[in-house]
Amino acid sequence: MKVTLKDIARESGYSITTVSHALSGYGDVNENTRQHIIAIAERLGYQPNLAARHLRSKQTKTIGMVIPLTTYYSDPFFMELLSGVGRQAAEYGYDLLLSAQQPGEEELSAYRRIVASSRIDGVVVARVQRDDPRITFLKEARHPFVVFGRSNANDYPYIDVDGRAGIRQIVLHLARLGHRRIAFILSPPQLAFTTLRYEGYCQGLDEAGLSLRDDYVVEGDLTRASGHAAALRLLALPEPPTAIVACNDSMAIGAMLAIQERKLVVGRDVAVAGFDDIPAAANASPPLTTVRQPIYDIGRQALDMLIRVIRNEPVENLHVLLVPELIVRASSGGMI
Amino acid sequence: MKVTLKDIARESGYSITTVSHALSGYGDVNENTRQHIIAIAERLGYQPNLAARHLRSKQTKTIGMVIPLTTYYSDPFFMELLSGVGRQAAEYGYDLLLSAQQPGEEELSAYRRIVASSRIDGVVVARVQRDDPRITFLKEARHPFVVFGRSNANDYPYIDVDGRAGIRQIVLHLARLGHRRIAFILSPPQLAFTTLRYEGYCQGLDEAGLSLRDDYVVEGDLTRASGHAAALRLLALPEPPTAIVACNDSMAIGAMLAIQERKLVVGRDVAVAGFDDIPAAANASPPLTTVRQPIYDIGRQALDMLIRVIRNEPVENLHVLLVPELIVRASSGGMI
DNA sequence: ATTGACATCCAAAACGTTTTGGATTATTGT
DNA sequence: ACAATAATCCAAAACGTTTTGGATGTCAAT
Repeated sequence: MKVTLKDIARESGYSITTVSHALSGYGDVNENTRQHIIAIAERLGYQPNLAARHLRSKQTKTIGMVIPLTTYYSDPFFMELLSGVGRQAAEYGYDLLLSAQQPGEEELSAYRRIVASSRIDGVVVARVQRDDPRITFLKEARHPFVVFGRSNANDYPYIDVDGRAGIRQIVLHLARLGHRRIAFILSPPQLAFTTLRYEGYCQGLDEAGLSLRDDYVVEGDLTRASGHAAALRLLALPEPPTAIVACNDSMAIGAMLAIQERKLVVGRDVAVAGFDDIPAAANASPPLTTVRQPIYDIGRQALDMLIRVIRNEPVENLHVLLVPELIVRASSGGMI
Repeated sequence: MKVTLKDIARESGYSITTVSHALSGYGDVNENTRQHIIAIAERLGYQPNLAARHLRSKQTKTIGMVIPLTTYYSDPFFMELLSGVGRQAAEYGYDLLLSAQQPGEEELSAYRRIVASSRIDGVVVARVQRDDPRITFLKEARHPFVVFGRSNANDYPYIDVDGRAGIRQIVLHLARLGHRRIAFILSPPQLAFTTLRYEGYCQGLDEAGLSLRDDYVVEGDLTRASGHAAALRLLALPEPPTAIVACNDSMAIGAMLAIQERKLVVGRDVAVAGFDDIPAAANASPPLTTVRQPIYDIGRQALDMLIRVIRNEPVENLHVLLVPELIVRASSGGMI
């Protein structure tokens, strides 16, 4: 049976109030009394009932994250982000509450449920959409949150990597290697970074003096399988591209597998590049050229920012935009 | 301001009790009254306060997992397991409470904290140790839990893959390819599966008519870096092994990197094999031979079992031991 | 007319903490 | 001696649900 303040009060001869004050560090308890009560609490193995505590004090020491349900295996982006957030939460003595939901209405319901029910003190939001309803809800609910990413409005705390600049760098890198036919695999258009990265693709082409071809822009859904399918479509064109850039590493890796299935050599026949620098990028065959966003570290920084927002402490910079870093690996190939 | 039953009671003209009964589906509320109350609750955006509900009903609809703090990036094993557990929890309308802790006493404290404070309904335990103090605590606390793995006692619900049989299969596979000098990279000895997999290694050698060499058994800590270091030590022996088997895929991948750094060819010069079949195994360069344990699916099965244990429903089989499946890939090489 | 069963509603207790607003005693200053 | 202050303790309220144990009115059987 769980030990309560009442049990300690009975055992110690003091009231529940005195016991609570002794264990909580109030200044109005005699030191000898306090030590006496602490010894009894430790002996009985007392742990405060957090539901009772949360009900009365309205704090949960819990951070919420709603992550998308995956089909077979985990989305490496979310797992990396989760690791960073989880690690930093531990530094502050916070736990993570995870809710896995189908994207869309079920995800929004989960936000309503765990926020409105005072289950968590703050939220980390990722994979921002244009006019993201989650962000709309959190602002209306005036609930502390921090976003990994940014969108059209941006009147909220966020950390992001400059995707536009990153993709632009990749396109220029491939152009410098002599590529003239550079294709692009888009993420879903409702995701905010799709626009940013697409703009980077257009800017890169423009600066390289290359024209934008509609048939070279194909949509995926961030999964490896969709990158695979997109690459097959690109390779089937009458004048297929000599380089493929994808909005994320998973689709880029899928594209590489498709290229290899067509008995082509990644790098030599078709150069490939992605975005994120998930661990699988370095381990891919061949290793993938990408733009590095330090997802784990961003997770940690997002959590730091969120704790400050929760505590109503001043935050030096509520809008952090990190400079992307181009990581050139074998999948770029050489000069053509 | 959060909407409570009191607000709905005031608005509807019924008591808090009637409102609670109407929203909770009690049979003693007139149907017209119920619909009237539900309409008001939806209009006001009511969400029950879960701290209050948990305090009174002593149920949280939350599963707990304590995961080890990682250094830089996520442990692929735990992330895969987390995905499986999280997905299945969502099917039952449960959330996951994660606490990231340093292994050892801090981890045990986290178990005490989240279990004794009635924060969760059940726990999934992984990476079982010999005489695992977490399992001892959970049994004493009579708190529902399920284990991915097994240990010496095993008087608790578990799901495991037969590691002994799996490693034995790998050793026989390598022996059949002509290998006579097969080394083994151990996981930490306090982990329960270390003994089982080591026994499989010994059995495989024995059945192949090969003798056990002490210098061919080196210890790692499940990380890629430790596999890398272990492989360097093995390669530096006067008579280095022609095959290296590791207790998990991460160490095996680390071993492959070390082999490649020594300008040797994995498969041709040194065969390598691991255990787990994490996604990186298939994507490694070369793709890694391994024993497949379907971590994601086990996560889902573990959660199914746990929900039944929580609900005091009968479980067909409280001890599930899955047959391992050898996945032969390029890292085995050919006949030598 | 009376009694028993049923439907539909409700007040207060309970859960286990924290907070509020004290009471009582001892000490210090005038 | 008395008043003011400080130290140390405590009862009850509060938080927001669910549960317990009813009250009241209606209907059917006798």
